[in-house]
Amino acid sequence: MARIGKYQAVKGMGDSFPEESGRWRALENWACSVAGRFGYGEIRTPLVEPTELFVRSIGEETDIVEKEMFTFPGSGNKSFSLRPEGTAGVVRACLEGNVFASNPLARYFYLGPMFRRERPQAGRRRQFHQFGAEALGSRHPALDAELIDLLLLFLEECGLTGWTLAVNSVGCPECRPAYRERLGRYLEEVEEKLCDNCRRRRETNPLRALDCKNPGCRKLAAAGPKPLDSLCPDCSSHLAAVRELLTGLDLPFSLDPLMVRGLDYYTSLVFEVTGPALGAQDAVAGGGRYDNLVGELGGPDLGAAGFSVGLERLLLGLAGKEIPPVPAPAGRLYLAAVGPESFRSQFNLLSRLRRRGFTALTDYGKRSLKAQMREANKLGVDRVVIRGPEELSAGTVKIKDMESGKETTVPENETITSLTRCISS
RNA sequence: GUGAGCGUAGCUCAGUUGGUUAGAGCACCUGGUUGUGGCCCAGGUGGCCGGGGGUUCGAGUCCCCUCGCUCACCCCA
Repeated sequence: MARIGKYQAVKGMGDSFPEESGRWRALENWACSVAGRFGYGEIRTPLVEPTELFVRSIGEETDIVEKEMFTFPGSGNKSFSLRPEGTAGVVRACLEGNVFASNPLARYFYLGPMFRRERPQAGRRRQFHQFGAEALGSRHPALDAELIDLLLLFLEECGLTGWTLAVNSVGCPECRPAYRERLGRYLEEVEEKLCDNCRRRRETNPLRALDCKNPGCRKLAAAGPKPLDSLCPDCSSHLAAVRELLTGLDLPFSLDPLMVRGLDYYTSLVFEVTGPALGAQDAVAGGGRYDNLVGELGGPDLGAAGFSVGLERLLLGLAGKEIPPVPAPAGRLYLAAVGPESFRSQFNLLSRLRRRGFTALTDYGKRSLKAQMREANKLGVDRVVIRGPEELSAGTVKIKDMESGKETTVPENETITSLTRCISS
């Protein structure tokens, strides 16, 4: 093509004109809508952070940090980098803003450009865009399930079909060292068959071998020890609990013992969504727990998890299909539960309500009904759906109108229609 | 780049001529009610007083340096 001007965009970074930017806006609208229904508010963090932040969080021996960051000197001997991913900045912001002081469970989503110096190809650019969600402050397995639910609902509502969800556990500081050693011994045995990179990292970061794209290494990894076989009781029961919750939500998934993430901060549960798009770049979204990252970066010891979606890849997966418009928001609800059995029912209802356009929130601690009502009030919801052992055995739920204070009891299977009716009237 | 002002709890701020263990309101958590919000009551978590150095028996308080924020100037539009 003839170049009219003198300059062209930097490699791997392009422009969007209205025909295309409209589709971007549509994705962004869906992201805001879905995240909002789950109680996630938008966070905006800088595109530039101290290089050290990424080195510490993503890991020194990762592809991203080793060779893909856009790094440049700042004043003094400072080093800055364009963000290659979103989580580190969000955690940094949460600590700097001390959000945990006034919000024990912080939930945020972000949208924006990320930067990695890779060879561009279909679904991979140097400036690419992500929608991500992070929840910090709980180790409850429902948080993992909630994030996956959010992610899948977003993908579905944008119109993506044919995706698959894989989950796995990569262990924690309790069980990973032992596994690392096992894997290290195995890799030593098969050393001469490994690619150069894996051979070099065999001692510094052996888990990277599981993630290697080299076909030879993949085969070796498949034959070797898996993180799954070395999980501690906590990681193991966490994985089981998340699997159970996903099943309870009717979300289809498979366990993939070889799936790991390319970032070192992940612990315990990890997940990945692959799309129908194209060969090697088929990962549309990925995420998992990072229970140690907050502490690692100098914050309190608290559980956290998140995911991010590659929007370029999502658009590829949508293959030019029209993106549906975002519906008007339905009402705001809070689901209160008493006891673990009713929580499971409420968690399922929560997901169904969000799929019907409701903003639906709940508490993942084992807090008293009083505390839950107090939170519901603080959140300013229209109605609270209460379900405890009493309702559970009667097959009903209680719906409380927070303005009038009136409570009505309705049969379980009429909950959604009843809520739809009373909110719209 | 120059100058001024301000840095005390998550937030807004007290803190005496330098004097024991640094306070209040709001926010957050728990309880008062073995299952019910706002109001109220009781209790609780939370501070390297921005950081470093100095003066002093003793520094949140005085001095110096440094970092950060705000404003003005300069510059740019």
